[in-house]
Amino acid sequence: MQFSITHKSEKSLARVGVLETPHGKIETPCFVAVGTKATVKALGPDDLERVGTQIVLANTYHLYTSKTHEVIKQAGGLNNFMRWQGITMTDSGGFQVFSLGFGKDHEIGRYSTLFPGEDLQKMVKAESIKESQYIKILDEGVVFRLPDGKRTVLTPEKSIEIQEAIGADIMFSFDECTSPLASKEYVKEAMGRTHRWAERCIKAKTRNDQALWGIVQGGEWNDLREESVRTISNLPFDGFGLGGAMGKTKERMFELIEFINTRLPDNKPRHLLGIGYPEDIPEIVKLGVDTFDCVAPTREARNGTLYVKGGRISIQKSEYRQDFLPIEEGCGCYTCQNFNRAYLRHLYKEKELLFYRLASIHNLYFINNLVAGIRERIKNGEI
RNA sequence: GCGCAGGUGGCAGAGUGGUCAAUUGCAUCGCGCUGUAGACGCGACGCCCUUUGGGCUCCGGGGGUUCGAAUCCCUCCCUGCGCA
Repeated sequence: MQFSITHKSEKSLARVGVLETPHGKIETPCFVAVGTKATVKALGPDDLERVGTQIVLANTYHLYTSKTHEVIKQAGGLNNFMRWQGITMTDSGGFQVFSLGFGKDHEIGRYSTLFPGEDLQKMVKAESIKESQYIKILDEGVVFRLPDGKRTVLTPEKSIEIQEAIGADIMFSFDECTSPLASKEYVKEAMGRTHRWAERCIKAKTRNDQALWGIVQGGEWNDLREESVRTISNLPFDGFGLGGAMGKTKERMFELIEFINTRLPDNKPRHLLGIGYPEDIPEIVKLGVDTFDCVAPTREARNGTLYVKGGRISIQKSEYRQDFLPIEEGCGCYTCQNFNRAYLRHLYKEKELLFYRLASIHNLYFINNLVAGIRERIKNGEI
């Protein structure tokens, strides 16, 4: 993997770069479509291409619990398996340490309910939970107790082994993603673990055609983030991920991203893990983020929320019942070129499968188009 | 015309003397989804009032029994099935 910066903004931390991997090169900043189980839900590779997607992120945990990583290895790697020609990444399973652990105990998403204002009851409840009832986090690794009763164990070594079997262009080191409700004391402890795991991931890596990016943790505390950046950037990673909880307001999240990015080495790519509402994208790019993934465009699409300039529409609303305009006039996506809101609303209400595809096509196109525009504006010195 | 079964909120369908403004599903409406346990979740859904609260109206129509009826009785209307 190679990364080179081709344009650097004088107005912000934004930059345009070229990321080159065995499966092609792309220009950054770039949105990464989430394809957890080796598919971007509802879409085929041809759809992804038409929508302008360049990178897809699959997930170690999900492909491991179904033992699909073995099949993928036999198939000659993720690209062959899912018939995708572009770049691929795999998340390490570190996020599931949160989403299937304290995320459930705390009854909270990584951000969701925090932005509108802190929920005191949840915070009080979270403080009383010292150990997750769903997973066991040890220095050695993590034991997941699945909803179906199966046990899954993930260690840094195991995560790398699985990620090498999957064979994506870019792997992430196994980390512990912490809850936004975790105490500083706990986050510090978890961060130390993530650092030790990072070293073990590097040692465990055997293939040299795959890149490995390290993940910065430390929650919402500057001193912890600083320490994490120092530790992770001193290890021989090919790039970095910004992970974990990023404070309880958006302003704080932006501050933290800036804090971290101004301290990471300039010449390596930075991936903001899991963030990507359309309204936030211009900001995170200005703060020096090169790649970022987010389930929102595809999940919201499936749930009937479609992106338009300046916001989003809920296609279920009765006002669209006889609305024969496209989702957004002037949109160049396949969906808007061919179908109108009335039809999409009909498909949604009837839970017709075509809806999920058409909606996902639109939202991904919207995001990719947005990011492409931002790249041009960085090149033109506007950002 | 006779026999049997039944008429409950937009629909389907529970309840069968008080804890019923009435289970549940669908529909409707609103809200939410940020490294995907998510083609999903939460809420509202008779009317009115600012509430975890209060008031009014309510289970085909009318009348009755009872302290109290969606629930029991009488009567009328309507629907389905069977027989003429």
